[in-house]
Amino acid sequence: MSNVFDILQERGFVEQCTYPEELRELLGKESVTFYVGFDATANSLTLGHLIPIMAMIHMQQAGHKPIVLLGGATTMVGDPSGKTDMRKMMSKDDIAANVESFREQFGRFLDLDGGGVQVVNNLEWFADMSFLEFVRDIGRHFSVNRMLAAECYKSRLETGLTFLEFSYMLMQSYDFLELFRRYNCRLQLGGNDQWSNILGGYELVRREESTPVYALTLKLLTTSTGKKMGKTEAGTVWLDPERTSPYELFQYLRNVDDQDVENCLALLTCLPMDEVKRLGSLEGSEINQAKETLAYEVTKLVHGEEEAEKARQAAKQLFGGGGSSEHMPSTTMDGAAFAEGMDILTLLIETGLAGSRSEGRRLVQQGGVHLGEERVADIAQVVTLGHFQDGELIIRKGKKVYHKVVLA
RNA sequence: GGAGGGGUACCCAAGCUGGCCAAAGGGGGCAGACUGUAAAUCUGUUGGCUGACGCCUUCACAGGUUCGAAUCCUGUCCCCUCCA
Repeated sequence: MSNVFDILQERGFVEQCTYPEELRELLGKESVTFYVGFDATANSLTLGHLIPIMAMIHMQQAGHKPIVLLGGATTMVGDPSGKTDMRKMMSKDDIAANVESFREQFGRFLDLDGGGVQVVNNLEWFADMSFLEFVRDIGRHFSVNRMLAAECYKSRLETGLTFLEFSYMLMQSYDFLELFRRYNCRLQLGGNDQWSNILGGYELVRREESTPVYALTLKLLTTSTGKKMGKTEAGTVWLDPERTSPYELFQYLRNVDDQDVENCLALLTCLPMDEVKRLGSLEGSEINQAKETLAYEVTKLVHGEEEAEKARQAAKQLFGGGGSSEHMPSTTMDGAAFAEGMDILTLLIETGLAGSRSEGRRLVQQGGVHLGEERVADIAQVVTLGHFQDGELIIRKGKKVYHKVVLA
């Protein structure tokens, strides 16, 4: 059986690592408890979170023990790493609610009950900790000089950094120590933007406990050109189906750049590497197969096989050739509204395809709106019941945005 | 607390010797062409209402001066830099 370290490396997860040979050896010979921390800054995980989650899955399959650390306490402070502005302070209630949402979502990927996965909230140890105790025991190990030199604070030193946020690193470092003491946690994984924070914990544990522990950072979800992935015009790509529908998730992945397909397949799916490489090396329009596989696999992982299948069917019908689809965003409207005809601009607004009449007018004038297969040529176009087929009408904006109007 | 600089549309950023400013330029977005539901490129567009002329609301906030203000004056709030 191959070493997980090699697996992670082969799939492109590994960005930075302390003592890689030593860690590899350790992972090869015993079951290691490790953790990944997640701050509950929103009520849903995002596509980007899938990378550490996949890493945990690979680790777990290799017999290691994951701890999911939910940052009930750290979220109250806010990680300044790599941020240009201070985060808005979040209320305790919001954070607590987010932590619960996270917990539930993790349940979909990791077997929380039977699988030996621990889910811990760092509020457990921070809630009642005294400031004095913390600065004396933990704070004394940290050199402000060194912290300020860390890359992650660079931009903040220009725009301003509060003490609140500056403390974040110490808190995250302490998490590692606490998890080491409680669960003999020996390794922390995290996104590469967490390198400084993770090293903080790594050094703290080594110093306080004189035991070697390890730090390993994972690739962030970026395009080959270095841009962050998982963001669209509409915002973040969420794993919560209420926020990003399975179809939208599918489409997002279906549309990744050619250059990024292989990387995404390796990181976000469990397909064997030779298959990943085969798909990634397809040329020309062939590579669409790879994209479809990527979209399907990830949607399946996140929302289940049934939803993935539906999303795939929906995409097929829409892009494969006309046809209506039941899995399309839709608006239900009263047939009476069309009895005398509704002008196209009003309809665009009602369906949310345009934000204002001006925007709708622009879309039509630029030839971006279709009713069924017909391009709308005139902004005075009136939509009547005659446009509907079987009580449905498909409106298309641009090339990829479909919306169905259903008569009530 | 003292001195100075600044707040302009989604973001960055001009304008700030008053009218030619719905406000340059860039980025981003949207649409079109080309394509493979890709990238790159090119074109158009990007406050609201209007078929259009045009009208209305916007340049931190509240007032004021003017025929007329993003541009001048007063007050308020917020941010930054230097000094303490």
